[in-house]
Amino acid sequence: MSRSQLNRGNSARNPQGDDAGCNILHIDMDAFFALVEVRENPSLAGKQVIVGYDGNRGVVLSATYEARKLGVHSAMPMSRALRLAPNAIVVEPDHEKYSEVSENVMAIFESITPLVQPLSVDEAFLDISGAQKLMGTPSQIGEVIRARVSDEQGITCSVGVASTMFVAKLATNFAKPDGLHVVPADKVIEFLHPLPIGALWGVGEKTAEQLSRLGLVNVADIANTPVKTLTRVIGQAAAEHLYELSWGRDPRVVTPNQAEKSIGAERTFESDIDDPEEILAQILDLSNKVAKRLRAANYFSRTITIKVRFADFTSVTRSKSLPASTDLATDIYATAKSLFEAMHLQRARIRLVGVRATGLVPTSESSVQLEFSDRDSGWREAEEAIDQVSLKFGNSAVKPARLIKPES
DNA sequence: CAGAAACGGTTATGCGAC
DNA sequence: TGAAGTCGCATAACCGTT
Repeated sequence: MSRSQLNRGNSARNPQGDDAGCNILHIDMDAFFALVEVRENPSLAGKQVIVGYDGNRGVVLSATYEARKLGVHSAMPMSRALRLAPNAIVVEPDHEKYSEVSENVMAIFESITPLVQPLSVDEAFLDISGAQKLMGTPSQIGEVIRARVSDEQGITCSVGVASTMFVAKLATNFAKPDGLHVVPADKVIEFLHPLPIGALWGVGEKTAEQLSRLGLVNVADIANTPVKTLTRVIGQAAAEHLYELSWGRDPRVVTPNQAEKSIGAERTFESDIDDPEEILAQILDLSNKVAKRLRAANYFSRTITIKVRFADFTSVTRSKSLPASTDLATDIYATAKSLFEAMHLQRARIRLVGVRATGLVPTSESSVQLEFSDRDSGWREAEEAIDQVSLKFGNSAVKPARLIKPES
């Protein structure tokens, strides 16, 4: 299908074809997880496919357009999705596979320009200011990328073309699925102003509710409201930010190589747990996961945060900064355990726990490494050995004794 | 010299995005 | 009407220092 697209896009969805000065591309995979699964198993093509965690507490991670037609969308509880689409085929997610496809797609982008800023596994901004002499107009470059992703990776994507990151991202919504949409530089305001306020980056359910109480419905309403008035309901930072966006002004530039700020892991149980020993076993497992990822990414962490979500869906966090940064599960678990115990819960019913490491310092920049060799007394060697075994035999080969269920 | 005020770090919460 | 898992950012309160 991709060949015919080369002739489409710009002409079909942007009759003006005026993409001068539109140096930013926003590229978003269509129904990413679901279409990767369709690619892996072509018998799913054209069917209602839902990717999501099985079990009673899962949500939809991705769904094909056939399923979306019935009202299914991501983050929807699986139970509801299956009522809407009782005949849908549910596929368990395979995140490793998606990461792999993601890397391949990002590599295509980077063959166009080094100015690639991934937003998530399935999304990226490109600044193509420097690529146009060689490769053509923004729309042409967009269509080349779409064709290559389709030919080489067997999935489709959509492209938004504009002069700012923010507008390019909104343009992508108009391109979906499997298309390209240009917002010419001199048409930004007329594109933006009719949109609902929820279209603005950072305006979710709560903020939209606040703003609509002021009678603000469209982006134009924001644009015509004094910043002072906006500040009263959403605070100064957000007010100034939104006002600027409403006039199409976005100071951000495409920034590759964004360093991670935190690494964490959390788990929702199949049913609520009130046994502290079981919770601690889970926290230990999560601590191991986080430590492993810290070491793989060459980071130390200075602050550990735990999160507990109760049966009624309220949640709390507790955090503690360490005297010295670490990438060892022993340290992370000891900290997480003390945080949990300090909550003094009386057999509360818990549905989720999480462990997160923040205050990340690249290993190479850490000045405290020498102190560690005195202190960590063999734990480092032990945990690095576990990393090696996991590499060879897979992550499930090594796990804490308390998580191994007795056979029989 | 005592006390304010500014400041930076820490802790906790909430919102939003994909 | 049942709600995952991973992240970033803003805000606010508090605390110890200067």
